[in-house]
Amino acid sequence: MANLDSIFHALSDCTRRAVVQQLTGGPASVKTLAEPHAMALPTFLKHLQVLEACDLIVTRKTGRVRTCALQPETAQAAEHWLSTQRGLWERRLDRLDSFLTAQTPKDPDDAAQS
Amino acid sequence: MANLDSIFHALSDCTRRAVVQQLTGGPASVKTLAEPHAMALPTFLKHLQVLEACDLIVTRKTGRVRTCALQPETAQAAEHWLSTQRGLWERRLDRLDSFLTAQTPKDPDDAAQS
DNA sequence: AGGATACTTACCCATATGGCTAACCTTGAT
DNA sequence: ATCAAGGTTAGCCATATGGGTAAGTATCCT
Repeated sequence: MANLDSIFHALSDCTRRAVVQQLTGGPASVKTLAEPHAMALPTFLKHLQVLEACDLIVTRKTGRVRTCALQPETAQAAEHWLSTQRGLWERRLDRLDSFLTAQTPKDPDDAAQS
Repeated sequence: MANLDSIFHALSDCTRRAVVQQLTGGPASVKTLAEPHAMALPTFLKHLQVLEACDLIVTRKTGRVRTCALQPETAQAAEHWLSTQRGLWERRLDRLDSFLTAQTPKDPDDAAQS
């Protein structure tokens, strides 16, 4: 299992997320996966390599066809990190609230400062 | 709310995930957040800007101190995408299984082909 | 007023990323 | 044997990213 850095990075690209989505419908060949995307095959292959490098997908070549499939456990690692954070901050929402309400009244031109 | 591209990208960096984790303990100043990280302040500020650009955090400047806080809803967007995908592929795990088992027996030297 | 504190801006740099084309290698079909 | 199909490799290019330094601004403290 790769680290969160590479998993989140892999998911930060629209093309790669689309591939993941496509694969939720079952395994598919490189050609099939590439078709919806308007880019050269070698370019698309690099995306698949990014997905495979962090174990979001597995691939296997049979004859001249390489078939790709999801490795759901990897995405779960990312999901787990997110839900853990949410679990932590939900217990602190009171603090966030007090932070927001404490500042708002005395700072009307706040928008100009971001 | 920013798009998934920028949210996942923001989370793909170890420093930025650490900031998110730190902020689950409540709002904090830039200085406080920067301390654990061995890098120049301007460099660290860029990380905060990435987090703020995709709305994972909110910041507010009071006097000379800028305070940062989480915006949990944004992270939930990422979590939601992941859990949606998982929901989809869990209904297809049978297909994944048949894919894996169909190939394994007749391809013992598979490891060499990745 | 003057110095310290807490950012903030401007700018530089090396590497990574996403895109391309051209050419190559297997495998399957005729 | 030859040709088409499906990848794959190699190499080029522009931009983005993560890191740094130097100098500036705005507050707060004394």
